[in-house]
Amino acid sequence: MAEIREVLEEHFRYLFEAPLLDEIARVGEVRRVAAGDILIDIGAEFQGMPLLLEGAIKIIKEDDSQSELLLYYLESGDTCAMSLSCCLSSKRSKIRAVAEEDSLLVMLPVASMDAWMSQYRSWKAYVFDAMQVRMDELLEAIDMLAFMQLDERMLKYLRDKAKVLGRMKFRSTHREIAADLNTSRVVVSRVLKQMENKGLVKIGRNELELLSL
DNA sequence: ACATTAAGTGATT
DNA sequence: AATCACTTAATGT
Repeated sequence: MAEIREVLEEHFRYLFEAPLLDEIARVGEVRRVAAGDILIDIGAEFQGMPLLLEGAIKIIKEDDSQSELLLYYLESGDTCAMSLSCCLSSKRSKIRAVAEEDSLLVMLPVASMDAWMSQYRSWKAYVFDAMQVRMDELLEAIDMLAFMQLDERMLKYLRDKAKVLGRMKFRSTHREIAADLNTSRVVVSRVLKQMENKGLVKIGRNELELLSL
């Protein structure tokens, strides 16, 4: 438990007051997940609200069939906006959350987060801010879909991924990228090839390196 | 050696 | 930009 308090301190010291940090450490359930683990699937019910301490989580919307679309990433210090609305009204998830890399998070019980809303000013501010940031990201995701060409979307996708992972080189297949961008693998291969010719990326099997930000 | 999976390519819509 | 059909290359058993 002591180590949790330390990690909390590290990421939330400036956001939450000490008593709230204590409470989070007390009622929060710590979870470690490995890259690729599904945190919550579509249709599942939320157990509680996740606070991401370390790592990165990918938030995906999936169509009735098999087509997916990456909405945004959660990074350290973030929480999922869906969980906020879902927890409070105990609705089912409309999104899927997959760990992008090994991550550490704290699950907070619904009752606590509800109580904290009136109890802690900093908590309320955090929740509202999280909602707002997520809303912005959704809008961004929408006009990426509506107005950007695939080559631009690809570039943004790779940049986001590099940013979230904190490195320029990462493991990835064309098939996975195609799923995230909701396009076909063949098209991904071709767009990547173009980008490689322009000197933007370096392609390897199961591996990609972004050469410029 | 064989099967499986990832990636590249031309042609067609 | 999507889909098909096919090839090539790398990897696992």
